[in-house]
Amino acid sequence: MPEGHTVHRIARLFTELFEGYTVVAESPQGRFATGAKAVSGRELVSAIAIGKQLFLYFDNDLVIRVHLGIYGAWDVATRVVSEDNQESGSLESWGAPRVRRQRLGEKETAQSLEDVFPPPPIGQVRLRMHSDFAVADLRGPTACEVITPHEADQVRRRLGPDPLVDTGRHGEQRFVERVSQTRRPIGLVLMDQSVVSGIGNVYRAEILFRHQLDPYRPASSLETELATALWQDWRELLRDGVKTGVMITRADLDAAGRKKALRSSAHRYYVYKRQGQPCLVCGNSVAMDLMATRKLYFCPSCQT
DNA sequence: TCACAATGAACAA
DNA sequence: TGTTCCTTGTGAC
Repeated sequence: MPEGHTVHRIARLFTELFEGYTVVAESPQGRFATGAKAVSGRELVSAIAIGKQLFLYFDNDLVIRVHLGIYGAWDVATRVVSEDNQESGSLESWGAPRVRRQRLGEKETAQSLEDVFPPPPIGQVRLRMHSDFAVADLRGPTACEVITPHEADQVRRRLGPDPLVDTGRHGEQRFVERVSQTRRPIGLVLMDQSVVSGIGNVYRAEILFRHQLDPYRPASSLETELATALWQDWRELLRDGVKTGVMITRADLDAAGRKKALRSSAHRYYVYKRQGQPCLVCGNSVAMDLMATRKLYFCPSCQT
């Protein structure tokens, strides 16, 4: 759900569905009526994800910035016309956990699909974007605003490197340098979006475990090699998360285990939400602390 | 029907 | 460090 991998997938989906097309924007809920109107009828030029932020660039020099926060989500419905003129569609949620996942009009004729596309907005839809064959409904975002490209640049400058955006050595160097400059606990620093983009509570706990790293250790005490390894590990996890759509952080899974993990969150993590259960490596009890109001899961025996 | 949690972050003090 | 905002789903009652 909404850690960096989700937002990258959303940006890819938007690129595929809307880039180069004129889109209609509206705010069924009403709270974003003015903003939606500002871009409605314009062409989407590009959709870019940086960490947990999504930037939608339009051809009238305006940008919509979206941050899903802890429970924002996009519901995306598509309508596909095949060569034999059969229509089908799908409806999926991207973001916070949602159960709303179904097939629309499979094997239906065009006539009957008209009845289900576009589907009516469900719940508090802040922003609906649609073309002739795709609809995206945004619910519950922490941020949704229209800004100028210049303002978007300012936001982007505040953000730490994202391994899928800052792909060269420079991103890695920026991360390693920032880590070396603060004595704050590494468990806090990994969550700081101005240090590194896209890591949330799940990836934070799991990356720390994968490096047997004490969450309370001052960031500046990490060897350069270790900080570099954290960055590279985050890059690999993010790539995998974008590919599968799921955060699977256990390195000990075989093919069958990964398959299981794809289906059920119960098998995906070393420590996340496993407090009180035996550590998968040492067997001692997984712990849970509050760190700056967020739940921090770790194995006190392995992570020292 | 209600309390509560949830993969986030801005802001006040 | 604590409070507030955004919305939905679940589980206890």
